[in-house]
Amino acid sequence: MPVHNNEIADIFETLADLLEIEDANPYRVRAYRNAARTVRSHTRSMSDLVEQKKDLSKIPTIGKDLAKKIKTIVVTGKLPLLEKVRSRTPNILSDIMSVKGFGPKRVKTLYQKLKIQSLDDVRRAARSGKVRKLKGFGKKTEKTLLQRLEHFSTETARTRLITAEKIASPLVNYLKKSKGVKKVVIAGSYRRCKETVGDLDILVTAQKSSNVMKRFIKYEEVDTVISKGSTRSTVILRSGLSVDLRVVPQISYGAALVYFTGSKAHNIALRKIAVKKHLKINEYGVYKNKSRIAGKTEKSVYKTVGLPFIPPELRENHGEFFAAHRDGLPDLVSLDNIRGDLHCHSKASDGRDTIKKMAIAASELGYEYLSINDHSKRITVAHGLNKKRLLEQIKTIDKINAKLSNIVILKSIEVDILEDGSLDLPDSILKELDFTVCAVHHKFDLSRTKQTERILRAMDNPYFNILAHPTGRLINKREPYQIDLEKIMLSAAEQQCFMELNANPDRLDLTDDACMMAKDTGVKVAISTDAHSISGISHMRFGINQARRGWLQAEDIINTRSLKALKKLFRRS
DNA sequence: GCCGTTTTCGGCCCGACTGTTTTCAGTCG
Repeated sequence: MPVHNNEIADIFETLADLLEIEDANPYRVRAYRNAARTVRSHTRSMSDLVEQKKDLSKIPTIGKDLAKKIKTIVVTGKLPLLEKVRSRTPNILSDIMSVKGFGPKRVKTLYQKLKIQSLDDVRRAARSGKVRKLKGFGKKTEKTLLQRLEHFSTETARTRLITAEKIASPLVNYLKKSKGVKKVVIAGSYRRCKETVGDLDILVTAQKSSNVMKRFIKYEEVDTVISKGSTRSTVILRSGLSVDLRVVPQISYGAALVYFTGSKAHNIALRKIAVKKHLKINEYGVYKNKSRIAGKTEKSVYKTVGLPFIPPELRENHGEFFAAHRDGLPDLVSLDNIRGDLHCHSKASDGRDTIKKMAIAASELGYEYLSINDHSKRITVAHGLNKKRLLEQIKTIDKINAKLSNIVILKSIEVDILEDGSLDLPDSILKELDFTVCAVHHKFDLSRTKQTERILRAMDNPYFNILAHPTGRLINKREPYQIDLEKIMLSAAEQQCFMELNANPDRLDLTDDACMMAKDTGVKVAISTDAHSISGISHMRFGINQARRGWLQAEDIINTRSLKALKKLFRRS
């Protein structure tokens, strides 16, 4: 099995932790962390790039040395340097560093003075009062350490955007009622519309910060107050989600919003550009020498460094600065561009609502079309349709369509891709449909080669149109199955097939990076909700978020097209 | 360890809060 980008990133991150504990050059440490971030979020698999003999040092933050190290990891699965560092500084120290509040210096002291080798050792030392006696530590630090170790796990699941919305919305309303508050906005990865968020970053503008700070920590959902200052406070809510609140004066709103929206990598890059122009950017504004020259709006901040406004979804330092410089930022797709939904279920299989109810709900959203794609017969638990039942459904839809005036129901199916790459229903019935959505629902554990071949073979069927949820992943629940997505996309582009971006907040499959890959490979995307009830149809916005993060424009999305244009796209020649 | 319209050396984003010290190091975002 090829080495995954995440594994390479983990190696670099562990190495960075251990080197930091060893007091290595901080910029060298940073270089490993930057590389870890780059590799983790890179569209392409390093293994593939190595196999294709691509020059990895062309990738930003990856130089000659790191390119060589990536190659070593891909080929051998290991990095000799890490093995060497581990022999003098045990791996466990990297784990302790992921306890909040404990960085390289404290971990180093714990290791050197108390000879700790495991998390249990740390617990024992803290319980017996040995920690508080160390220089730089104290009673309070010891207590905090024990508390944090109690709830500690190295795998901290991130919160899905839809859950974060539900938690954030009442808190925002609560803060808006504080005296003297002008604006309350959620920044951070939430504003960048990442599929999951690690915490909530809320920015408030107010004349006096103390009122809103007081009110914030009194919020009934607050479980623990981590820190409380005059301009910044951090709490953990009972839901487990941590919230940072930052209060700035109105005049700093734009600069603070840029700062608090991130990403960190974007901010660093932006500030570097500013430094070159002899400017300084912080959360209060843009400064030339000592005088403040911008910062009230985000636009003004970008303008001082000669850039147009960059949409939050693009702020990942993934080429947005390069594009902005050349006036090449994409005109991102928006919800308004969507004319219909191409993947929905009805009561006939595992949906909860009737076809007619689904159609009416869609027309209320202003859609021109909605397709019904129930499961095919192999999915017995979902009461999947066989040929006979599908024929009946086609007739039913014809009847409903005859009565509906402002929306057209498209006849379709979510047909299973069987293990050998054949489809679960015969061509004789598939050809009666407007189009098909094809999906893998079983045998997730095939090898990468076999899984890829399975899908490629399915695509050879002339009635194959859209590959549904292409990797099968469920956020925080199920890893994607192993496939060569690029190969599949290249083939889809050539064969006039399409990739689904499943907008279900549990799936969001394609990922943002995969959307970029779709654009690069030239395959068009269908953003579909996979709604199993009328309420699911409103999840389209999550798909739009993801597509925007993937730099997609309306022209890259097939369900921004008119029905006539769409039907033409589905006729493979 | 990376990087370059100050290019092969000498820089590397910037500020807030906490706890332990007594002026600041460590950590975080």
